[in-house]
Amino acid sequence: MTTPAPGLHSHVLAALGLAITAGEYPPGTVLRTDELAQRFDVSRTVVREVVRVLESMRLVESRRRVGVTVQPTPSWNVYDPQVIRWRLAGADRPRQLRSLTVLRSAVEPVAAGLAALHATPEQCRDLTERALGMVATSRGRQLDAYLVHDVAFHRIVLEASGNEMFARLGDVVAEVLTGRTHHHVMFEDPDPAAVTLHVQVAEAVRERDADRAEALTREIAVGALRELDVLAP
Amino acid sequence: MTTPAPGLHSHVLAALGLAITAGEYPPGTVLRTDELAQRFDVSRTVVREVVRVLESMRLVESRRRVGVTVQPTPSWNVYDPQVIRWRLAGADRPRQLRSLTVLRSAVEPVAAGLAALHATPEQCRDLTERALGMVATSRGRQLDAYLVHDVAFHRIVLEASGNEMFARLGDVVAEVLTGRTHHHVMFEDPDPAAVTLHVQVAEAVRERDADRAEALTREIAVGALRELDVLAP
DNA sequence: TGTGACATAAAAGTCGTACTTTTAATTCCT
DNA sequence: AGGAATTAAAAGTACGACTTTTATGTCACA
Repeated sequence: MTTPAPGLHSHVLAALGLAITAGEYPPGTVLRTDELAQRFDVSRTVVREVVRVLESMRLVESRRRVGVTVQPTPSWNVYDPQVIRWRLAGADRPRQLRSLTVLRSAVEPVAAGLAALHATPEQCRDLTERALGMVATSRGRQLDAYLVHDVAFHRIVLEASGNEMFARLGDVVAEVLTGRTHHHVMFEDPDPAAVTLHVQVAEAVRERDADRAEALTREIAVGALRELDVLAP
Repeated sequence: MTTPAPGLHSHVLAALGLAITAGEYPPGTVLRTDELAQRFDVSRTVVREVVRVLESMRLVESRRRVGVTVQPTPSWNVYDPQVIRWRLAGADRPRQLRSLTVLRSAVEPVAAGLAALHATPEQCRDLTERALGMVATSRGRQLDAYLVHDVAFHRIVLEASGNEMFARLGDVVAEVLTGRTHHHVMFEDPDPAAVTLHVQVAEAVRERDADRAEALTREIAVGALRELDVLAP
């Protein structure tokens, strides 16, 4: 779940990134590198490297004679997978989950439509396989096994779309699905209707029916949003 | 356009980032920090900080006893505004422009639908104003003035959607619009149909007609894609 | 001849310190 | 009171020493 990644750098980065995204340091707070070095018991070198990374994520801004200033949320690089993970781990997971799900609802239908046009035979096969896997694990509290198939399914669709930007949302979708499963923003067993829809999407892609693939995926998205409304109002 | 940002760090970062995204160092290439320090005539400290940032963008990976390895394109953080800018400045601008436009075509219609539900009176006003601005500058080689209104228009829609992820795509859209204008992936004067559609979107948002706003924006997107097909095949 | 333990060295990682540069804030002069 | 000169705080940069990891080459043994 959490990136293990050894090394002092990663440790401090994770600690600071998490703290900032969690709102522990409100925007405008200034941190001084020396102070941070002391706090984490590392050299200033390490802190500086961390700050530079945080700066590239626009979580902070470093200015001479002032220090490292925490930036307001609107300037954060919210598409950075690292930032997404930190935020999902923190206090505003609900809001985060919602805005990411809305993003999915916009992107995935279009991606599915393109996938119907571009998917390779192998991708079609994998997709069907995953859909069947979802069916097989959709009953009897097998949420974890189900999740694996679900994530794989959506990854394949995004990948098969042939669009680089869509493909790179695979990780984001994985985070969302994992997050909502592990935090019970989901029914005990997956919605049977959703499972069926996945099977049908695989079918539509196999049959190169772009419009149907798009429409069906849109239904999945609508369902996910509704579920979110019910369980995390 | 290009971030000036003084300092040795920014300079080296821009140089390396640009070179890597331009494919000057093919994936698998290993760079050694000492060598880079020499090449750019800066201290290892600076190079290390740059490498750390590049690593957070997943353009490179640094491993002990090996060096700094350039990563394959699929692992890059292609949503990082910095990376987007570098790539748009480089050789594969066409491909880049296309995949970003497809992304827009997925996101903006949904954003417009939401904007119709959530836009403040002020945003409605600004939107209308921008649409009228587009009309006013749509004839007689005023592409630059037109661009300003166009960018502002789309920014407002994304912002007004109330969704953070959408809002943060404002910069990306700005880059795309600017890019295609400045590189003549566009007709000499804007497509009159597109201009009209913008006016109608503003109207739909003002009247809280989500479905219409979405449909109209989808038409704009389709138009943009078609234009791209014609001018950059 | 192959295989596994061992030694070697190359490169990144870390640290501490000294120095430079920018710039917010204070002081001081008119 | 206002503006110019001074000060000092913090980041930026550089350098050198040392540590740690680890790919690779070596050698002994089966």
